[in-house]
Amino acid sequence: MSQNQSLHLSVDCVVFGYDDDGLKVLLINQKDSSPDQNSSPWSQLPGDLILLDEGLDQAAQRVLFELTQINGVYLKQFMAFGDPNRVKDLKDRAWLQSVRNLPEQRVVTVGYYGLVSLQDFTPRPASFAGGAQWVDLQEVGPLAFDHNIILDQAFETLKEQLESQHISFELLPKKFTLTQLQALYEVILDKKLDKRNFRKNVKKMTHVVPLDEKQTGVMHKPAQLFSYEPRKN
Amino acid sequence: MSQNQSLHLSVDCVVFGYDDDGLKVLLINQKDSSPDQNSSPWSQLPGDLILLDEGLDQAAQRVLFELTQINGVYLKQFMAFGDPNRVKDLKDRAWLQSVRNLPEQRVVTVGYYGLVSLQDFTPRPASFAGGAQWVDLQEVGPLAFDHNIILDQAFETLKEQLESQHISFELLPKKFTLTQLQALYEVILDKKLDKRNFRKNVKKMTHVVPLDEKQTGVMHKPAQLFSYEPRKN
DNA sequence: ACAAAAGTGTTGGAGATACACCCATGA
DNA sequence: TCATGGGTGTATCTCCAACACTTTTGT
Repeated sequence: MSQNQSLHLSVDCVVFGYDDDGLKVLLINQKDSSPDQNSSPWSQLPGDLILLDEGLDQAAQRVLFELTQINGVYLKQFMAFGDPNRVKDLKDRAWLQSVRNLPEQRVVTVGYYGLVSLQDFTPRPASFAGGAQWVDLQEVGPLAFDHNIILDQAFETLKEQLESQHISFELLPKKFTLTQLQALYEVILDKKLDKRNFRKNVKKMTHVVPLDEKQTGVMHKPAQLFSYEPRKN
Repeated sequence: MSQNQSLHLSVDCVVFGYDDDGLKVLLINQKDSSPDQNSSPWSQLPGDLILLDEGLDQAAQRVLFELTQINGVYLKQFMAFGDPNRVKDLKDRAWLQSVRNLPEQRVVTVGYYGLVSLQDFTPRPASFAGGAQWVDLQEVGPLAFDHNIILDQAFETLKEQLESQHISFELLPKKFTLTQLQALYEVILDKKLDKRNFRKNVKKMTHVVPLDEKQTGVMHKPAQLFSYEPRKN
């Protein structure tokens, strides 16, 4: 009835980052450990096999940290990807062969997505360990495995959950202006919003609180700063 | 870096069924293959390990059919459950021991939910092979493993997706009255709806089409019958 | 004084909600 | 003729979208 099967399970993390010039996603470069075989260094989402004694959420946190040094991000599971052929492409097998010893094994992956503020996290894109980099969402090329599909699916989920969950604030600095918040919404939803209507809506969000503080050093009327206070039920 | 690990992956199916007296879920009884050890026959969701060469969606269809003879149901993935201890409870290990030979192995499961019309499927609850049965949602007791959690999560997902996806119609007979449709919404959303307003909304749904047919055999004004025509894009 | 972004209210229309009576059938 | 659920329209309210000018700062 139930065969003695064995397969591998991984997590892949789609981490979105935001700064004033747009929405980025965190990618890593496959380190080409066998340079003679022309296995070109594809970009991919940070992901790896889970350990036998850790939970899925835990695994996502660990893997993300190991591969990118990013820690303590809110990561949310959005979907499992289990096509039997998802890692069977020639380019991907070559790379798996060079990194692991079981390239023929089937790998099912659980997708997580997360959000960080680039301002708070790393002042500027690059300068990461291990070849991690922020890539503008518009400029993401072909990725390893089925990672383009996973990325698209994560972005769809982000759009859907933008308003219902309180996730957008993860993408902003701790102190932000309403114009920044609006710009973020506009990037994710890909449409312009009306300033006055947007602010009316924000006023209803009790978890967005005005600070006794204003922008400084700008050559125009300084904006009120706000911060996000998660609801304490 | 990446250990040589091995774990098991299963699918679990939460199939909701609806008839005039409420919303049900499809459960199976564990066959107690070792009656001396007092491993009591817990109910559980239909689920089993996936095969190495099948996709997740495929596996869900196959497993559901093998365990309950139900075929061709729309099954949608909603979440993966990977707590390392999710099958480590004493009662569960005893049963796994009696059915498989690897009770210590970790099992991650991918949850699917689906919907069927009890009218169209089986006129009455019982009479299934292998101890499958429809249990009123209100009356579901403690299930094996973490299946209560999986069930709750599936029901949450159903509520959320009731209006956005066109899934409610799967729960109704092919020909249904507007009162039946409304009753279904009321059960799932757990609130009363206004009849006239509800019907106004249904009129806007172009995929709900009136038939040239009326209810018969009822001792009141016979209702117009409708059917669901999926949008042909 | 000028440039640049911040901040602020009102109105009209669409959509949601609340609500009560007559109708067709079988017994 | 009665009991039962089927079927229908209108008034009100709430929510959303559209829209333009004044304010504050730095240079």
